[in-house]
Amino acid sequence: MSLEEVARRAHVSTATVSRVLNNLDVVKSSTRARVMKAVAELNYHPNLNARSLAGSRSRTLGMIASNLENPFFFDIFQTLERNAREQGYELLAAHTDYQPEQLLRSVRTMIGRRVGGLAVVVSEMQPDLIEELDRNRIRTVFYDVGPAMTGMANIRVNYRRAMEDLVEYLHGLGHNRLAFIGHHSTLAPTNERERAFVETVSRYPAATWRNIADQDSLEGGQSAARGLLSGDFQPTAILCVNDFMAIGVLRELRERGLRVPEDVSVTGFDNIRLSEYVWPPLTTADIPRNHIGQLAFEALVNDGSVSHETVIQPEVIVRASTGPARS
Amino acid sequence: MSLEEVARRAHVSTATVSRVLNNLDVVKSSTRARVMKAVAELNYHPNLNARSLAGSRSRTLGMIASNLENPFFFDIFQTLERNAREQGYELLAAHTDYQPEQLLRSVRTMIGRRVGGLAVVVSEMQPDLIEELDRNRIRTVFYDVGPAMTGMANIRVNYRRAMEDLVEYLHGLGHNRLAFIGHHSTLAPTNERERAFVETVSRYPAATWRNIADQDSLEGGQSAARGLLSGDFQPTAILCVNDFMAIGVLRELRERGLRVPEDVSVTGFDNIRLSEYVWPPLTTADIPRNHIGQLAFEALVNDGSVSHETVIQPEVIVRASTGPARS
DNA sequence: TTGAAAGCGGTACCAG
DNA sequence: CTGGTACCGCTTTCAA
Repeated sequence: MSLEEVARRAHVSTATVSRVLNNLDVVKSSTRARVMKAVAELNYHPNLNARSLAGSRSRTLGMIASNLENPFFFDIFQTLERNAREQGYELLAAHTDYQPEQLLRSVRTMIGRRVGGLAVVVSEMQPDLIEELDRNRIRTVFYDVGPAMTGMANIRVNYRRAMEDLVEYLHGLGHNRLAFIGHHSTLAPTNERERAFVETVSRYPAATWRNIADQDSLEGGQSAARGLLSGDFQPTAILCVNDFMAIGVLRELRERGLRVPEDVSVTGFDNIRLSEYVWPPLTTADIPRNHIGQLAFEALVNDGSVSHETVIQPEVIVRASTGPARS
Repeated sequence: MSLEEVARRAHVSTATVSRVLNNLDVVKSSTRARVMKAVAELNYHPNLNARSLAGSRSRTLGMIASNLENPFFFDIFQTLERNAREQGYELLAAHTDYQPEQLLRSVRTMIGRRVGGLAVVVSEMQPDLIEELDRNRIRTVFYDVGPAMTGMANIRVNYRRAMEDLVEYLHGLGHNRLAFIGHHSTLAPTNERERAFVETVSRYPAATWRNIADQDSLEGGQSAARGLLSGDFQPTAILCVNDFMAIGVLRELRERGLRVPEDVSVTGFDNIRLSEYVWPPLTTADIPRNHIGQLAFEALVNDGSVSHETVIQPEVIVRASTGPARS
């Protein structure tokens, strides 16, 4: 069933039906009513594919995330989705599992769908993909991995600062054997946390450290902790790249009979809701996902002036998973 | 950039380019090569909207879930998505937050996109929506809430049986003051768990019970537990409609200084991965999400013969969150 | 094996 | 304010 059937039933042209459906207020209210009636009676719903094929500006946005299973990404997705819905947009979501090849597919799908805007929240971006997005005139906002130069919008987080704070805080508590657990990903942002960790630790002559990486998942956190603790280096504090993995770390420590924080302190990153629900609740650095989702949305729909670079400052939150080092 | 440009560059018609792109093996291999070359050089990507508008069978599937934040739903989404991708389909996901009005929107979006198949994993289905899906010839598979009669596929879970097992197990442990924590949702499946709980408890003359509901979230679980425990009824065991909410319950108990399972036993449902990572790990009933995702996919793509009703039997898993009642 | 052309269901411009 | 109509980019007969 199509526009044409509705038009026939309402004794108007398809053009008029289209106008009514798009709220172009040029239509006489009596004909508008007639059309509405026909639409209702036929239970008509426009073909979205035809619409975006014919139309100019697209009413759908896209979001690509590395790992929607991690609540950090999911929270961003949710606020973006809510914003989109409230403003009459659809949101297409895709996740890449940190696989470059999946990223490629996702980007192409988004281009193929001619999304009106795309939020890229991944940690494995490749320059040629950015170029491809650019060539196809897709308005894009990047989280973390955006190129510094393009006219595309960028949202960044000052990981370095928060990570320094965390390390200093732990060092102040007497910790001198520190470990960092990261996850596999090709690029910058998580590495920035790792680099900040290494550099900060290196400032303390007495401090020693290790690092290790695994998948971004509960299992990955546990497995990394297992690998770490089965070696000769026994850390008194473990800093994790995010809360999600930290939860896996907590489990491994528990299963080894190590108490948190009496034997080992643990920190996460992101401040996902779960971080308050596990035991002990995690010391972490808050990254405001809602704010990020909001910013992303605005960058995509608020016309034109999109070439900001916004920087967000995470805030350290101390909870029960950290404490003084064993003497 | 369009088919036509590719056609021009390869000195063939758009029809031929289309054939090549769709792997119709009628094309002479030399021309095929020429076309491929042009495609590569132009870095051409088909317009998916045009494709689904023109084409017959759609290469995209849809999934509507109540709450993708709950890992239970997310896991189904993931296996469905993986299956889809591997077979060359796209997956459009939507979530309804248990809001009937959002469900309506989601269904319409899916119809509007003319998805080739739709998995509906919600607990708030309305008959008229089913009819609308039917009228629009959308091949659909329901989880839990499908109508018994239609030609549409159905995947069901025998909640009753597992809930009975859980109650009997706890009763055997000496628990006589039981509570059930559910979540708000209009319809059948979660109520089935609740009903099974009530009926089973009622068989034991000595047993008393309460029930309460809140949102399906960590906070909702905590808030329900708070409401429950601030009353006069002090349960020795709390059965939750799912693991996600149970995690919230654990937190509330902890904050009240109640030990699990020494003071209160807690059970979940679903066996999400998180249930093994929290402390104490949850006694729960396993629902095989992968299997469900798999079944859903098959129901949607495996031609025609889709009118099965598959029933899944959950399996109780005992972990540390349950123990003997205090004497 | 290939090309020409008729749609698919809308949108938007141009007349009236 | 409304209708006619030329596309949007691709698929799919029908002929050649």
